[in-house]
Amino acid sequence: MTTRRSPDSARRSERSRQAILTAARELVGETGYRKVTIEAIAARAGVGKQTIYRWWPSKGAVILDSILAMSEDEKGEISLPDTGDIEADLRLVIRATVAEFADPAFEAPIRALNSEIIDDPELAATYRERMADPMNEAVRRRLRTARAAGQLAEDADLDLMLEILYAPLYQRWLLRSGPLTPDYADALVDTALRAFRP
Amino acid sequence: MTTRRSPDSARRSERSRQAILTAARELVGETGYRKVTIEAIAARAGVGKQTIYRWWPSKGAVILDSILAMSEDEKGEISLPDTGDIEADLRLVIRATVAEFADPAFEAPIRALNSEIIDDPELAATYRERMADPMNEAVRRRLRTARAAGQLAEDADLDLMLEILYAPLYQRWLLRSGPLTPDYADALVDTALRAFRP
Amino acid sequence: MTTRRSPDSARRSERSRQAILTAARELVGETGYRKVTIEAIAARAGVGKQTIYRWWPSKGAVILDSILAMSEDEKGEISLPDTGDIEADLRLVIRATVAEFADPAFEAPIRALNSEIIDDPELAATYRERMADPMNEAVRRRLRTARAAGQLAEDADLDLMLEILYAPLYQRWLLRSGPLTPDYADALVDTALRAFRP
Amino acid sequence: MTTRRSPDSARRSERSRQAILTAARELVGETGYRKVTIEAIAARAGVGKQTIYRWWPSKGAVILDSILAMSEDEKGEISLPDTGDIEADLRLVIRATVAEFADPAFEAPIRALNSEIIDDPELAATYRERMADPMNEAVRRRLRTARAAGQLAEDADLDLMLEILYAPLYQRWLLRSGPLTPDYADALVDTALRAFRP
DNA sequence: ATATAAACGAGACGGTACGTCAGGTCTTCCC
DNA sequence: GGGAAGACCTGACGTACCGTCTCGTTTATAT
Repeated sequence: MTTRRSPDSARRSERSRQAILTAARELVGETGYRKVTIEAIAARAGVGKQTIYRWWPSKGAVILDSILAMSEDEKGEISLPDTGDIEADLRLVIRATVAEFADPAFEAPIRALNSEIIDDPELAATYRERMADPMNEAVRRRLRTARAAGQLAEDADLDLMLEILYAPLYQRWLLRSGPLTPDYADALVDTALRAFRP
Repeated sequence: MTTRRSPDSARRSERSRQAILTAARELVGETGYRKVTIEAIAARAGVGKQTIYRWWPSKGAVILDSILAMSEDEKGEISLPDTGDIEADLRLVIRATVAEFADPAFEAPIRALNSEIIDDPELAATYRERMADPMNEAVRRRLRTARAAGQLAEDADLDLMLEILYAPLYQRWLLRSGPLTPDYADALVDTALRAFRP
Repeated sequence: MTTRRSPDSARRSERSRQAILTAARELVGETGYRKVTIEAIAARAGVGKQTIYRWWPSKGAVILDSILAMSEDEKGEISLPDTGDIEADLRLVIRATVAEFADPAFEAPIRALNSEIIDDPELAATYRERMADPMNEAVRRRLRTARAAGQLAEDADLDLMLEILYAPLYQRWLLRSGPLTPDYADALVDTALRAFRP
Repeated sequence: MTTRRSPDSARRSERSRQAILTAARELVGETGYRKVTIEAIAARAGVGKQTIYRWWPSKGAVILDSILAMSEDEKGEISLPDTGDIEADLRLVIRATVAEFADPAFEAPIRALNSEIIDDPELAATYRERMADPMNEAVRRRLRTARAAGQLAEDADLDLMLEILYAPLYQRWLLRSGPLTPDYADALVDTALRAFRP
């Protein structure tokens, strides 16, 4: 395989594709999601509108792709540290998540994405498959190890535990209902562990 | 005080105000939030567009108001049952919340609201003040009683407990990442109580 | 009779009437006819819109009145000089008319008036009665004297002669199709006299 | 040269252009100039408003164009009859002009045009170039021939004579200050010839 | 190496909705 | 009880984008 990206068509211009995704990402960052228009993306990318409509079904899809393109560069297989100490490991990863959400550079695009996802179930599914699930799976693997090691209750529902760990974080960020601090991350980890300890 | 609602102006037509809020609510239910337009609201309400722009700064504000108007009719002071059994009481309220979220009649407007709130911090604040906070305060009161009765740990962080109870619910609903069932409600209550038990 | 002006109603506020006419005249001068609005007139005059609509049927009528109010202050009975030399007398009056049209202070309101008159026959009639006819009658009287004195042909059609004298002037001004100079005034007089000499 | 009309752009849709001009002409005839709106023109023409705004700067310009389009279809080179008898030839053309002005079909659009021209000097210039001047030039040519043939004074100012012939006509029509009859046409010709005879 | 067919940039098109503005009517409150 | 103030409904304004649809013009195989 020569290119990482499956070519939707042999003819497709990689040049244009990249220009569009870059333009989309930049515009979301600059003007906020709501104000981004297909016309602006096309203009910034130096591309005809038709070229966007040819390959993406909606504005949301373009923006989702532009964010995925960014985050997929880094990944490969995500995996958590496993020091044997589940508390320490979780604190690390939840603190990192908190920091990421607090980063203004992530703010605009991710907020854009969520805005789009809310009333587009199809987009929501794509998002889950390509962004949330891989991350969740990595954490789930670590939790499984911990459970096997007797650090969590034998019957612990790991999916629920995942939700307990991440949902409050997500809600605070989305609704701006409270600050996202390392202390808060730690409190979440403590609470989750208390709920699911053996 | 003769009217519940503070008149933004003595001149303001209550008739028009009601017609606008009703039209907004109906249209959100019928066509989905994204497709609702100011023009359609004005037309349905038999009102000039200017009358909307005169009193509301944005489409989101109209819709928020229309939903608040609906939910504020019912309230007065919200309060939870207090049977002395915190687990039973919480199950009741969380199950009710799950049911409410699952009700298609609530689906459209609340989803609309959240969509708008995501990138309008001001709207988000209004929403918190007038919808979320009163509800949260009611639950917080019940939790306080339970803590005083020794059913929860003395140092239990009740705000965090609130988040643990509601955020996973909210996330599942918003991202459609899982089913909302009575069992799920019970699982959340169990987990929260386990985490914060004495 | 205490006031010069017939009171449309005993109740009518002369104060408001004057303020409205003044505001109208000023606004026409400042912003040009097309951009004058009833709202602006009301605001400038410190008057409710209704007070204008109560007493005038249209914007054109207000403006016609405002111009008439100005020009009727000065008049009484208009009459031309009669030196016995019809050529000299006509040159004087036509030159004066040319000068008046060339005066930028008259430009805006009169242009406004004509603009309104073109497609409002009723307004046109009022204008003729109260502005054009008195002026025409004055000139016609002088021409009659000249004809009686044998300075014009016995069968001269004085109404036609009036048109020959004034229409070219009016047309040049309205369509801006040529300069309005004293020489032009003289040329018109010469031509008219040549056409109607005995 | 295959088409008479210079294409403002190769892209421009001649279909839309024609539809707009036709709709404009019809609407002016039906509802009067003042009440014609861009929206109505667009709707009648089956065209987006933007397509009008893209190619014309103002409502007046569209309507001027729509009238010009009509009158330019017929012309080519205008020329007057030359029977050798200047009086007969002028009577013919002035009578024709009178008849044209009296024709209700011309009434609405031409009145509309003049209404717009009064306070839009730019439009007035365009009007002169494309409608008035060609007509005037044709008459001026005929007058020149007559002067060369000794039927008019050697020093006759032909531009002035043109004004004497047409301005009274125009004024009567515009201000509705008198009837437009063949007799009136003849009287104008007689007067003009008397003023400029050798 | 050349033909051919797609994808491309450009941008006009018919539309929808925007947010603003003025018109003319109706209502409220003050003097 | 007239008049200022101004909210109301109406409807046009001119603009921004939508998504579709040609236009030539690359560009990249497939002869």
